[in-house]
Amino acid sequence: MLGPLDTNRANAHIWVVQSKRRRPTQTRAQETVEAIVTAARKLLVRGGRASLTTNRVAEVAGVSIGSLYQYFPDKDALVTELLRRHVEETQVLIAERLTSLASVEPEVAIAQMVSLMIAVHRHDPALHRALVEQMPRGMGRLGTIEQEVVALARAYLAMHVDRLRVKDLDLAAAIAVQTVEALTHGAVLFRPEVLEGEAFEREVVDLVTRYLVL
Amino acid sequence: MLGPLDTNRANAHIWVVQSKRRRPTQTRAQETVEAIVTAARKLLVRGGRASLTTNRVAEVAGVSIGSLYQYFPDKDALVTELLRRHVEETQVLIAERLTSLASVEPEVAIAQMVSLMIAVHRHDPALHRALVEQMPRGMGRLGTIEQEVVALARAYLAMHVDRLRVKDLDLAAAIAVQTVEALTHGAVLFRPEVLEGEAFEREVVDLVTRYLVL
Amino acid sequence: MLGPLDTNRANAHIWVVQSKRRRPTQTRAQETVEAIVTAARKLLVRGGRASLTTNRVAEVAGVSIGSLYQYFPDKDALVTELLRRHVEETQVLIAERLTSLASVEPEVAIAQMVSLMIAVHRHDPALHRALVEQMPRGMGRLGTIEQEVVALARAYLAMHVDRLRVKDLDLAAAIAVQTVEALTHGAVLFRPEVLEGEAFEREVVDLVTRYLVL
Amino acid sequence: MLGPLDTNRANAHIWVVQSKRRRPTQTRAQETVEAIVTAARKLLVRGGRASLTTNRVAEVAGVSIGSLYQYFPDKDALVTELLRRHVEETQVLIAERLTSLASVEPEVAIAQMVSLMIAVHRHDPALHRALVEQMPRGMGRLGTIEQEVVALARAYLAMHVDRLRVKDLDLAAAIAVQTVEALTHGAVLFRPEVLEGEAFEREVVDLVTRYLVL
DNA sequence: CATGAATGAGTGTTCATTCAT
DNA sequence: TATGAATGAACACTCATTCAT
Repeated sequence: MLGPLDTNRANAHIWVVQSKRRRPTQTRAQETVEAIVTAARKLLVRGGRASLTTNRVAEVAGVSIGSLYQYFPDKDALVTELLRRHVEETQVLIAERLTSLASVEPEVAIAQMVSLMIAVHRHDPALHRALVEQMPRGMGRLGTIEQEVVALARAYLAMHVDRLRVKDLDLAAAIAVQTVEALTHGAVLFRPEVLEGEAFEREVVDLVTRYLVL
Repeated sequence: MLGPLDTNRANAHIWVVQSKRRRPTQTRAQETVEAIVTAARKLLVRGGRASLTTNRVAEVAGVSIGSLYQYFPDKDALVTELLRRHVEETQVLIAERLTSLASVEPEVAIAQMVSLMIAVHRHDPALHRALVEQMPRGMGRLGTIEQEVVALARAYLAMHVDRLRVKDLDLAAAIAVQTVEALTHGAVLFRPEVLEGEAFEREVVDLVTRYLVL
Repeated sequence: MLGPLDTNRANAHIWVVQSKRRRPTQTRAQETVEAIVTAARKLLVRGGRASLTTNRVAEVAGVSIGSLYQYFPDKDALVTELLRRHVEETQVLIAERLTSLASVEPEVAIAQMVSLMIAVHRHDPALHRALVEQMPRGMGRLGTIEQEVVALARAYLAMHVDRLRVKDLDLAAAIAVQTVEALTHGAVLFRPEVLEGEAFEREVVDLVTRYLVL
Repeated sequence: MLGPLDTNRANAHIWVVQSKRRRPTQTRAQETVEAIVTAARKLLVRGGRASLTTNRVAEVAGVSIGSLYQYFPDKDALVTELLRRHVEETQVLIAERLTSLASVEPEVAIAQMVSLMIAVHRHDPALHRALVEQMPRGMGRLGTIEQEVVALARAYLAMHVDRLRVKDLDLAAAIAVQTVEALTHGAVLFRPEVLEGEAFEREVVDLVTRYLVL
């Protein structure tokens, strides 16, 4: 669960690493794809949805428009790939941090979840912001990550009911996760300086702990 | 504070009331503007950003495209007016509910604020959603409302420090308001059914109260 | 039957004639539409389907591409209009020639039909050719004219069975009309000089008469 | 006359027969060309002109686009080859049927010509239709077949003038052939069911016989 | 020779905006 | 002032063709 998806790209990367010469053309193509994705990311972050035009992406990538359409059937596929990668990277981040949380005490678990959420939002926040604010359809897909985290949280809560004051675990898990998500999201986007100190994180942990724990 | 801004429209309204006959042209112009704004709102809500084209707005408003540009220098001005009105209406809503909260106990004040936030999000949620999801630049302006509410909350907290467990009032106010906002926003947009029962509201009140109050 | 269709354009033309000043804007628009249609016709005739691009049509018409799309929802609509006008003009031609053929003897009727068919094909043969050869979908619509003529022929034959040697009137009518059509079509397109003399026409009349009449 | 043209392909065939091993490269090349032509034919028949793109042809042929351009300098050459083969096959068909018609009576000769024409049109009608309707420039080349048949017919007529009522043999031959061609063509394309019975064929024979023969 | 990645002129179409009437 | 015809830069996308590997 939450592990990185086994996608073509991931495999392709392995190929490249494994044998640089066995698929020389693939390498060339791979470079082109990377250039396109990178250019798209840059344009989306810098100029928002409006400046993300296929011709512009190709131009910035130093590639012909034809090449872009060789690898992405349409503009939407390009945005989807941007999204897919961001989600994948985020999931990797989560997976790395989520080892054996089950046996830990609620106070510690909550602290770790908050810390994780902050880490998640600190990963490429510019792209995250652009994706959330500029590509409304992207929110849906990003939402799946949140849903997964809610599921994890719910499972954890179920294992520690005796330490909790909340009764409706579904509702509590949803509220807790969304609260942490929203506060972190807002802090990263609009008040990044607040993340420097430890006050913010402590307050959020405090907020959630008081809500959940007896 | 939080009162409706002194806008053209507001003034225009006064004109209409003051002298129905003395400014017939103004009245006609006013009707035209109303028709345009109404058409724009309808199109944005129904078809999203994509269907909000100036020509279409003029057509639905039963007005020529030239007339639209008579009153709005460009498309952005039209969207801005939509936004301005939504913010204004929200502010009116808040102002109506916020009479004499100062002397009330924290538990009650918090309950009222949560209730207010829900009411705010329930006001024209379709337009709210369209504005938030489709017009990304609008989020900034909608954010001003939240800032005002944070200021109000901070002022209230300052008057009841002896009942509170939080020390950093700025941070606490920001966290409390944003939490309520995010939870309500999410509930209205994605899980409107959860607002029917009283469980959700109770939980949110509980969450905030435990965080703020001794 | 076979009369010109009552289309908007036809009416618009009347408007223009009736009152040049009552619809000045309409006149301007009408001129634009005419320029577009004329340019499209010219391009199709001269360069075939390949040179009939919307941008080129607009350019040749001395009009912006936007204007073209103001009056034709897409390229297909423009081609359809070309076709519609050609069919309409052809139908007018037929209607003018087809007065009281019923009471005439078969030999004379056949001669007149052949003569008519030649006249029909001589009307704008360049456009006819371009439409038939370059716009395959157009053949279907042009085919309706032939079907109408077959129906007329069949009705005529039914009124003169006693003078005929053919038994299956449906088949005979179809064969007679298609034969005349094909011979005329071929002559006009590939051997226009053969139409100068009267030999060709006489032979065709002879061919059909011998087939149909006792 | 009417024999298959001496084309590369025809010669290539001979090579293959002559020395299977001496020109292995040529054989490979031949297979590639066949694959390309076959793919092109399939695509043209199934999807019309629109789906006949060089890249698609190469893909369906299981060959790289570069290989396609190795054997065909441009797309037009490929279409021309399709056309050439179709014409060649048709000519073979005609040549096979046309042995010793000279000494036969007009009534029989006409019947055989009509039968031949139907057979010709029944040969790969899907490709024939696609070529005629979708590749307008092909009509000219297909026309050469008709011209050859006209020449044959004219030669036959010259040998039987005493049995004929027509005087201008050039005109009569052209008219007869074109009539049969058009009627058969129309029947095959638009009313294939009419070819099932014998009525159609009998009528056409009747039509032409009455026109030509005393 | 074969491959297939790369090219880019060109296509149909949209829409914010202008301006003559 | 109101109208709506006209504008044209810009967009997403296609496909015949080239050329380094």
